[in-house]
Amino acid sequence: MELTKNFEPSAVESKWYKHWLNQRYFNSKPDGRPAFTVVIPPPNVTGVLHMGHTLNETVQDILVRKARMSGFNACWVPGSDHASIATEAKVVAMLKEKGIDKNNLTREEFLKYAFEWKDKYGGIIYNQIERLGCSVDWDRTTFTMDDHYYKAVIKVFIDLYNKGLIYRGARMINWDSAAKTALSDEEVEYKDLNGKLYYLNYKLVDANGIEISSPSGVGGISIATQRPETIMGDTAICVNPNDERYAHLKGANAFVPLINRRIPIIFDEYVDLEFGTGALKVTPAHDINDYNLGLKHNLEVVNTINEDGTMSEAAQIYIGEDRFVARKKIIKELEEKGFLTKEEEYTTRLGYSQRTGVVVEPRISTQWFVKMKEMAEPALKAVVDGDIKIHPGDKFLATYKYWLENVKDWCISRQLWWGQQIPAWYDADGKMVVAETKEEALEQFKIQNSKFKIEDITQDADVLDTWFSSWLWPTQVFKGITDPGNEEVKYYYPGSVLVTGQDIIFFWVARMVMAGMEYEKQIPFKDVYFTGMVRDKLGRKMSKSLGNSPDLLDLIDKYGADAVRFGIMVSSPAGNDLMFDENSLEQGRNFNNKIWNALKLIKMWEGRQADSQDPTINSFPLDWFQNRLEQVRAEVDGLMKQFRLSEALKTIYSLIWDDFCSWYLEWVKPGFEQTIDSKVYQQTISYFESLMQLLHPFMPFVTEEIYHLLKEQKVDLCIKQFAEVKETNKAILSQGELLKQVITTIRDGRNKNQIKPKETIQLYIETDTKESYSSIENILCKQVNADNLSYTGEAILNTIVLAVEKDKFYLKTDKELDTATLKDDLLKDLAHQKGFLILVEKKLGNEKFVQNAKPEVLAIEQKKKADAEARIKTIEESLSTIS
RNA sequence: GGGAGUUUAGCUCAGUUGGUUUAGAGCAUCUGCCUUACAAGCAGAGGGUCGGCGGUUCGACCCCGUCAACUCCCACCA
Repeated sequence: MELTKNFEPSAVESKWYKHWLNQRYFNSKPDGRPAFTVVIPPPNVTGVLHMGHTLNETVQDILVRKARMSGFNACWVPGSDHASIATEAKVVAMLKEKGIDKNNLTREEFLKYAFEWKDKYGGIIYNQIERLGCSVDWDRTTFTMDDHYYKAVIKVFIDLYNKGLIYRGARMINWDSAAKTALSDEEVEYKDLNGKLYYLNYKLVDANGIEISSPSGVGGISIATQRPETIMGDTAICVNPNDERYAHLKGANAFVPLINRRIPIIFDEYVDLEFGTGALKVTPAHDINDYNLGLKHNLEVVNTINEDGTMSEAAQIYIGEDRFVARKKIIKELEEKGFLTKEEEYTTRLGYSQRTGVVVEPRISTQWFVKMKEMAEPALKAVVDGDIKIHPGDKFLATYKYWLENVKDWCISRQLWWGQQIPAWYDADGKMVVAETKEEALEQFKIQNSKFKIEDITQDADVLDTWFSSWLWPTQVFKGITDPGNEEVKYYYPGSVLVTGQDIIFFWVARMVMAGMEYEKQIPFKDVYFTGMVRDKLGRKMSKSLGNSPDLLDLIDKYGADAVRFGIMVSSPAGNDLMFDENSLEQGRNFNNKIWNALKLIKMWEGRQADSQDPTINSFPLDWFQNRLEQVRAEVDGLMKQFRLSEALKTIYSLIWDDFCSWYLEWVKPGFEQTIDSKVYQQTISYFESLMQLLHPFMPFVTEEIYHLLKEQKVDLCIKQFAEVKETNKAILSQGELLKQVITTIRDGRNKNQIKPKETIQLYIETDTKESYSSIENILCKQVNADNLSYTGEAILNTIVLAVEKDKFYLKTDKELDTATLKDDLLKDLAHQKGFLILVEKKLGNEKFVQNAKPEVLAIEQKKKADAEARIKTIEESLSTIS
């Protein structure tokens, strides 16, 4: 069979993925094996997968494939998240482009469009997961708005309501005026901005209604604000009771500029004497702190901004104008009328909606909340006690702990249509019951009023926060909520490892633990592995506006899925942010080719085997590689248990490229058109198979392909079980290292003396341990292009002299030698060795060191000394033969 | 304002309870090679006073203190 020049991934990828699916390797059913369960963090159906997902899915696939090949019943559940606000916003925008206004649609009509959107983008996402080679069980694909899932969410809502953990109340919430919905605290992102602080003058009258002037004599009281458009909502002015400047204002009143409303002066220690003018305007409707102050002092709430961000009737002026437009106009008017006394540059932090990007407006409204304190306790305990282990290290433990210890109630209602509609029902008077269906609600209403009719009932228009559905993910993908205690959930729950981004530790991870403890009485997963954020190579976040977020399918088309997986993993140290650079994908592609070419080499030997007469010939490379392979396998197992996947991959990479290709294959490679020993050939194939198996979790396609091209196989690599790791023979391993070192040293000597690769040399070895060379003589000659090799007891004149440890090597050649360079190198080495010897001697001369150091440390130092001395002697002798 | 983390070669990072040769890898760089598997390659090489200062110790990249720079999270004083 003719093999192509380079590895060509695309046909191989689709062939094997189809095959794996047909064989149902990724499908899991409970059986006698231990389960290894992973639930995918369901991507939002808003768009396509980005590089963050790619990293995430790759990590999961590596862990799942490795488990599947290690005796576990691996089950990886795929799916997607309806992502209420984000998706609804996208659908609204899409409709707008088509000229359709959401407000002209019924709820049902809108949901039809939304489901069409979901089918389209969900499909794209699933296709990407497939192209990446992810070994997910497609039969288990779950969407957070599937019927059973919808039911689970409603069931949990009702259950928590009945337990008194869910309540409805008027609160100050974060309002997204573009999506016209409430946001949870976690959905607000803060950004630093340069703003202005405006100083306004409020007219004052004392308790008797007589105008008073401020200490500065300007008349009235000066107040600093960043939001002049909210002054119409002012219902008090607050000063610190310890502030002597304002002590005379007891019982006084102020007048709001422009609308001239009379408001009281109140006293509260909340006000900072140092900040601004020491006087604060209190606007309970538009600031969370003012709201709390208002509650305390029983102030009126005047809401001057509508839910779409325009000025309300209560504002009296600029009604209907956008809040930011109104601000400009109000500043102008304040200035013209003399209320504005000063403007100051000021840096402030503004909250933005994570979903729509607009400035969040604090707003009072009636919303649904989950009480968090009770649920937080077991969730905190599970992590603190170490039942759930967070990787890497304890980097995020403190964050997790702090959030749960200071957790606030969770606002779960969203004024949207896309999501699970809240199962609360109202009668015409606004009386409310919570029930799964309208019929059940009717029954409840009938208890109080037997004549109650179903037509009088309306359902709460709001839907639930997306995270109120995704927190059930680890259990409901196995129907754990709707069918508690079923066989599947018993077998697969708790999951083995959750792989996710550190940015959703509160949104999702902590809440899944809460839900898990509440409904399964058990943690949802044993390990949590946090991946870092994917940035571009300049360290910037990937974003559409910067255009630095590459398209996954383009990358797979260009480099192949294995190369993409390699590239993203190799540059992804555990837990750190990853600077994505296409360069590393190129490295992955080159790695594919390297393996491909090794296959080509071995294929050339296929018809050229012969049984060797000498059974000892070439046995060293076989023994050495066998041991090297086992050594690396043990190392990789250790690294993977610690979730150090990037290092595990680098270790395998080096084993294949350096040890296998550069050393082993060169050692066993027969000369041009010569035969190869059949035992060596068989062993080489077996090693190659083991290497492909070791690499398979990381790069599944190329490894499966090559595994089958090596020879006919009974089992696919995808499910081939790893053998036990064997003990290694240290002596053989270190002999291999010696051989490598001698070869490198001699090649370097040749290079420095400009001996062309084709020119042969004669090699003489002066050593006390001849036996350590006997089994590697042939390899040594071949690798340094020596005609012959002989041992000598003394220096050979007019040769290139080199030293490795205590042994000396003389390279004899017809070429005239550059003795000056040779001498320089030896002198450099000599100086280095002497410097080193001094350090060691100093250490050994130190009585305290000799007394305190452990015996083995002392022995090492003594060996260092002996070695250095021997080496110095060798170098000095060598020098004497040159000059 | 509170907390956490990072700082080692040009870049990205390892360095596992302080002693395995005066620190390792990949990429990048330089030199020499179109050697019948591979130029997307082969063979070599150079490059770091381990952020600064101080301390503990016989011995510090590693432990302690301090300063500096950067990153992230939390809080949100008008």
